[in-house]
Amino acid sequence: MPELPEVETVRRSLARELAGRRIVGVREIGWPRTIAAPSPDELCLALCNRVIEGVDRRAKYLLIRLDNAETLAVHLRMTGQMLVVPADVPSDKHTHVIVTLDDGRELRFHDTRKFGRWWLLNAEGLAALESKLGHEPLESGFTVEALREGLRGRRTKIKPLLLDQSIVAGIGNIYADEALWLAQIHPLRTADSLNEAELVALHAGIVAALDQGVTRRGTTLVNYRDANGEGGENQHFLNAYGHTGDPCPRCGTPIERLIVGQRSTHICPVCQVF
DNA sequence: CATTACCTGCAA
DNA sequence: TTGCAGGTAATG
Repeated sequence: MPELPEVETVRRSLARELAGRRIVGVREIGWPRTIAAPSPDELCLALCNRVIEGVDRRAKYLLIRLDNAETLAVHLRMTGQMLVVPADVPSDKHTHVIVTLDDGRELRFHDTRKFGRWWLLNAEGLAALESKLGHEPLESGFTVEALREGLRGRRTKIKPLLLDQSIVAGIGNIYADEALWLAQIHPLRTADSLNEAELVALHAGIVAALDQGVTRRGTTLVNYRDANGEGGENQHFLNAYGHTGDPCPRCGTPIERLIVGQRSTHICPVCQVF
């Protein structure tokens, strides 16, 4: 579910609610596999009485900074939600971790499909995570040159490469389709077949698609919510993703759906010629 | 490369 | 009942 714009929206809302809060304890871990490392017991001990200094994001990871130089890294995967609610709000069977805060509220991890994961990382663990991730596409280091370098020598299809987090970090299935539609590039084109103008257009398409997603506070198709339970609005502004059969907003040709790299993919067959 | 696994819910 | 879903890791 959540890609960069959704995770960034969660980050902003979480930061507002959590910055400066002290963790009283971990009240419940209903699905222990959520805690990837260390063990659930160790996590409870480590979080108790820690103060949350801030919430950052890297790629699709939320990074909750603690006052002992450790970081709670959270990946929402498909259906994860990080919700901050008063302790008396009832929780349902999909709430898998409950952290109690010093203001009478709780941080709750809600995750229908149970794919989301938490890791408690020290500086070394964070460095290991960082080493696997490519450019942050909304930061100044993500230039056309950086994209060209990331794709250099790759003879595989461009769409799976956009989903490869070690090249550009944070793009998922929705924004990959949107970026390619904006750039008017067919998802089956190989990276090494793109000319300079197409690379420039792809770079601009990635930035524009993600930037619009952040501005609209994310795309809520089904599950995505921010820390306050609010959905986003970007679902009303998608051009290609999920629009099979609808007219292309640019040329009117019906949007087509195909499978690329085992992922559902949406294109305008006229604007995005192979 | 592709396939399978991890999970649940929902629509066809 | 089957297939599909915004993600990723592991395995042929």
